[in-house]
Amino acid sequence: MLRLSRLFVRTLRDDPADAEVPSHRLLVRAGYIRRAAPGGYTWLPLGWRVLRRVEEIVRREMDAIGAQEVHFPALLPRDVYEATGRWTEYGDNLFRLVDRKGADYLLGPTHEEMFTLLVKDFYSSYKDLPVSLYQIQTKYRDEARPRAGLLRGREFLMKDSYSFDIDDDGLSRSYAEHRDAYQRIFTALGLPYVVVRAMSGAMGGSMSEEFLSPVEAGEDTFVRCTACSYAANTEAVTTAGRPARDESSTPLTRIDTPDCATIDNVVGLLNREYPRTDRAWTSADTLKNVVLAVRQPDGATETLVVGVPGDREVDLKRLEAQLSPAALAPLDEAGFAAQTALVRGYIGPQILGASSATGIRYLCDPSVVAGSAWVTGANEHGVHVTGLVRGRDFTPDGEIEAVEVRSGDPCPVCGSALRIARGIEIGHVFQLGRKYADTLGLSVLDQNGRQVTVTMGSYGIGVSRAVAAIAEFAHDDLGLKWPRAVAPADVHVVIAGKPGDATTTAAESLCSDLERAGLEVILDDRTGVSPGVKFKDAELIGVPTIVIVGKSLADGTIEVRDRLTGARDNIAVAEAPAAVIGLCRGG
RNA sequence: CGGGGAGUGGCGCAGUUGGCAGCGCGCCUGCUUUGGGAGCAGGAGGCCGGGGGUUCAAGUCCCCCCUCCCCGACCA
Repeated sequence: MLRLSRLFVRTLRDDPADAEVPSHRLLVRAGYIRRAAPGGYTWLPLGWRVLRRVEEIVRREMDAIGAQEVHFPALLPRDVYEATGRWTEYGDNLFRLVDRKGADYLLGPTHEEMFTLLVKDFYSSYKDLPVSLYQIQTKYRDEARPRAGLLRGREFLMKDSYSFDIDDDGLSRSYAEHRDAYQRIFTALGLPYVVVRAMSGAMGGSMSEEFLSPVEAGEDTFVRCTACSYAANTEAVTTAGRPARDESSTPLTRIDTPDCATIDNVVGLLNREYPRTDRAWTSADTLKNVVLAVRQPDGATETLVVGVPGDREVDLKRLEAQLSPAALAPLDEAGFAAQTALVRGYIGPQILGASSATGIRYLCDPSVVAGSAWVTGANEHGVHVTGLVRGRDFTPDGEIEAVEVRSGDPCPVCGSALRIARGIEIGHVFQLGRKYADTLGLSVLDQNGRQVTVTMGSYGIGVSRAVAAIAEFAHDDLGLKWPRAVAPADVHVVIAGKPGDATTTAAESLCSDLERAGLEVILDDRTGVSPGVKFKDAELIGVPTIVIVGKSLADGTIEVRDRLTGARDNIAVAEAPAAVIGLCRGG
């Protein structure tokens, strides 16, 4: 039993000034965590209980799919990460340190290398596979900007698992098992989530999905269909196919547009001097051509122009995800100086294309559909063209998803409107493939005695982050409202009488009964603290069932409150233990 | 790394033209109180983020640095 008179906790009346998001504010205020370092938090008794309960649920479901728990050191030698190039590739986010002999170490940000090498050490036959291993470990990342308390720290608790299979089918099965287990875990945690398609990015591999919890404080943006189940990371979202148009009857016309280097200026001038009869010109009629510098990992660079409708912004992250592993940046001054054919503000695709005289590759967004006519630059100062038709007057080298996705864009699956939402990544399942196995030489002999490279999956859950994510949902103005599965206790009993009166003995007796039944109990046995304070603290701490032994005891009842629904009920003292046990077990 | 805000007791904050470092909450003692963050009285608790400078005198003015929060960049 946790007696509040002795429990190591201090609740705060005011929000801490450095906390902004609800989970951070309330977890500090209710005495669950306390900041100890930039991006590092001390888990106090209440918080530690919640964390362990989350951890247990994760462990239970991992064990249920046959994954086996191991535990690596957090402190790792450099050479292992050197082998995969991550000692340098991980960059500034890697915590590096040096021991007394001058040897380099790192604090593990994730443990692909260690798991791969461990399996390599033990296994050499296809008969040993498949196998899945996991650990629940403290991970370290030297985040440029830790923020939002537990949601993004530099030290955090993570469950990471890895599957090892002989072939792609096996990997698909292991992936599906993890994916299913993750759904069970987040459901058990009472944590709303959305599974979104993610880009596998530079890591190679194919299938990758993120489990996002749709909270405002989240740092990931994703889209979700308002009608069907489609959801995707904004980087991975694809747009619905659009029908081609036939606007080839539109004449191609040169118009003088002095000092019209911006789309707004061009549209304004068109409406003044070349008004349409059917409607006004808008920025959506213009073709915006954005010049980018593409740098391949080997250092090779290329100038690339991407065309999008003028009412849209280019989403560089989305583009970069598709061009990965190349890096993207807007072309700088020096770049423009070197590309004399490009007239800033007046760029048009007429002179572009890999096979054109300029040799500059030109891609356009799929929304620039075949046969559509556009207003765009004439590649001369002060001149634009209208009626530039794709397929007649220019032909791109290809299409690429380039525009910033907006709420209302059509879903690629069903065509209904997409909606943009914010979320926090609480899990990630990922078909890693053979990247690490190749590099680190993890292969086994197959049935025919041939060496086969093992294929891997990697699967992560942010355990400490999940605690914060739950708190993001499970709270109201008064405080936390933990789901039963993770609450620091089952019942919070408040003695709301005068010290030494009958309420104390009645409460103590009730608590013993509850404990004997296996419930975890918090008892507010503080003396000299007024009932109002105790009620506030109980609501702040957020245990799902609050029992008040106070003035109603005179009528032979105690009060049972449901912190989640706010329901209140008076129950006869004699029936109280059974009733409370029923609530806690049934809830 | 860029932009903005802020560092004063455990928490939240005030501190004027430079002149004895304050308030509320919390904490300790005593008395009163006991169903919605009680009252009275008396206490404890400070490297005013750090370093340098100006000055008779610096929380306050000047310079440098550090840290925290927010936005962006970055981010399994």
